[in-house]
Amino acid sequence: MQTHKPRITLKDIARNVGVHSSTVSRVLNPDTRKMVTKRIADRVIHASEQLGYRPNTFAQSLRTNRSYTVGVMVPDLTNPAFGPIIKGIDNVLEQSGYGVIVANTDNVLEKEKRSVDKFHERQVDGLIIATARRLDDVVITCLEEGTPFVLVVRSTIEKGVNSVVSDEIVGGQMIVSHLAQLGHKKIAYVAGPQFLSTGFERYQGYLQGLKNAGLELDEDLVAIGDAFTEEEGRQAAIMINANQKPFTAIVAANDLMALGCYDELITKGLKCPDDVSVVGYDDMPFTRHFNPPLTTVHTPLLDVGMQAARILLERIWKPEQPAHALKLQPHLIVRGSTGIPSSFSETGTKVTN
Amino acid sequence: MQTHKPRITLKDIARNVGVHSSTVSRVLNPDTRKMVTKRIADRVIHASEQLGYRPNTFAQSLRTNRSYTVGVMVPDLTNPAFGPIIKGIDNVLEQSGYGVIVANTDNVLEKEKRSVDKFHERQVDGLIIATARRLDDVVITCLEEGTPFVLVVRSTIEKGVNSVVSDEIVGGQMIVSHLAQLGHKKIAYVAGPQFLSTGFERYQGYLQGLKNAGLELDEDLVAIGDAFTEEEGRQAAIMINANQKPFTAIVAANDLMALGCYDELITKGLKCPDDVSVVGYDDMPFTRHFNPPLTTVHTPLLDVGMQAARILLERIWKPEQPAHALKLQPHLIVRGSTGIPSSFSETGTKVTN
DNA sequence: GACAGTTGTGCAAACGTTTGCAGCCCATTC
DNA sequence: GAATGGGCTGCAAACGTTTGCACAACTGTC
Repeated sequence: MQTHKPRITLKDIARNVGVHSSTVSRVLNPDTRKMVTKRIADRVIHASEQLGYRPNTFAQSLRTNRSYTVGVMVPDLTNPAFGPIIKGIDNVLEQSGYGVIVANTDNVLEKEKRSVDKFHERQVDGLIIATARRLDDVVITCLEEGTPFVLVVRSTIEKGVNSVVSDEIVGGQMIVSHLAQLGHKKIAYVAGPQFLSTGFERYQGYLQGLKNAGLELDEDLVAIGDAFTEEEGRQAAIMINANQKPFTAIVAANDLMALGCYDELITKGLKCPDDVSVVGYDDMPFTRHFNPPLTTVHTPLLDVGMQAARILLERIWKPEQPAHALKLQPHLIVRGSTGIPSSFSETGTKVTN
Repeated sequence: MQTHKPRITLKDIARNVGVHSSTVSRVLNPDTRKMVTKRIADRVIHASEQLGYRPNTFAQSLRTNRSYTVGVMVPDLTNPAFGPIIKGIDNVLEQSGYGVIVANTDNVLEKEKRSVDKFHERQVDGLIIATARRLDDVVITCLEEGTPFVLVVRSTIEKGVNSVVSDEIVGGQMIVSHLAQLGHKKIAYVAGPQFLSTGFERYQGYLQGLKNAGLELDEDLVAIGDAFTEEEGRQAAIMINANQKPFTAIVAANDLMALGCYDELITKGLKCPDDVSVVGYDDMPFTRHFNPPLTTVHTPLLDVGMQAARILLERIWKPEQPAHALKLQPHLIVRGSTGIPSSFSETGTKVTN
């Protein structure tokens, strides 16, 4: 029962066929198979299947210094946005025989360091990092050590780093443009952490969008959250409300924060979109089922994961190549949370195209 | 630049301190540290930190046959229910120095087999399986081979298997009881796949719940979906509608299928909960934000993951122990999608407690 | 038929640990 | 002071691969 069938090794096959284990190794390794006679190769393959041979990956890795494993660091597995990304990564990596080992860092720096250490110990062949801050020690370390890695979703200020992100600035602009077209003039902003590229660049996009639309920034209509969470979104919305300045729309730095805004609007007795429009960012799963369905910017999360994995494989195979910074085009999805501003119907102002 | 700092080994430390590498090994290994003099141990530790020693896990694993890695198989990473589970798993495993490698199987049998093969090749110390069918070859194989593993969320008909699941039958009963108390008599059921324990047992719970409430089963009000997806939920709802039998509530086998029901109700012009109540199962993230907020059964997903990880560790450490089948108590969460049945207000029938 | 070249196979070292065994030294005991 | 014993440390084998090198057996050429 507890007899864990004895592991069978190259030597076992060799003995069985009557050749040396190195020959068996060459047969079983695609790159070297051509070195050995077809007749012998066939017998080796037959025997290996017969005996149910499974290579010992530790021995392989010990010898070759390659683990066929990559590490993936995400800030929060509870956030539904990361599921699709990991799925995309797994999809392409497993096809190339790589394994994916994940680590959840809860956005805490210390855990990030520990994780990356753990990854190094396990000799991962590469890293996919979704936790990067705009300036990030971990990233710098990886850069120095020459570890192949690619950033997803969040980028850093460093140049020459592999990354797959959405064009956040354009996305931010699209949102404001959409609202301006509807006639909104007082547009509040619930920002994400400014030490994250997503938080920072989306805000920049908002600012640029205001400028494009000929609107002026009112700092009383901006609040910055400490994290991309529902609760922080709610707090930020509360702060903006506290400033007592009128506004007809509120754009949040991501979908979760937008949900927090929903909550605050409800407690203030305001209807969305009738009283104030809300828009999010990410188009995470099920946003269309929210109440009201959330207008947001879509990022193809599955693609992000797949592309990142592809780039990483390239870098693992030929490390000398220049970095590949991929910027995916975002895409505005208009749903029920945005509409004509309430002030519009009151004042009768024409929508200025 | 490309000079990947040379790996430093036990021998390097040994040379540096002036002892043998085996001594260094003993110092660095908590179990054997007490074998060596404190004086030497201190010097070894100092040197090891000084030089920045990192053990080579391959060599370790090769020697000890333990990988300090566990495999996690999930059916669909896009389903937000699995994020929290994996997070829970990672939380407890990483504290014990284990790594988590995940595989997404998309509910296809062939991928499951491939994944479990891959895990075996990588010599994982144990498996956490969220993909089990009620009778499942993969599980049987693991059982035979003596691989430590624990099922989560889904169980099999085999006995003596480690598992952490919610008590689906009780959950199903709670739902019907809730609806019956509100006065519902015609309660439709959108079932999940019956070859999955979740699909099967929740349906059994529904049947039992009807019996408890003194209601009769109407097979025209039951449809079975082929997968736990929004789309399958919608299709099932369509089929039930097609039967032209009146009903005032519809319970879905999980939250995703409930969302599909929402869609079908909308296209039929029915309001929830005014015309028909809907209830889901799982309480996945954000169900409270749906339109209307979904009444559902809560399963503590994070806990499921953590408990599963703990049980797995136990089994890895002492494999002889009897299996541990943990059944977590579900918990009904009443939100806006359930209410007094429309027929009630029409007919004026008293709610039969 | 000798020689160079090609092709296929075996040999053995190496990757970095862990661990049973042997042996040393020192303290304790009679 | 010799014998016993226990506490530390070194030695070397082993884990299962991969791979540079040597070598044997052919093939073809002059």
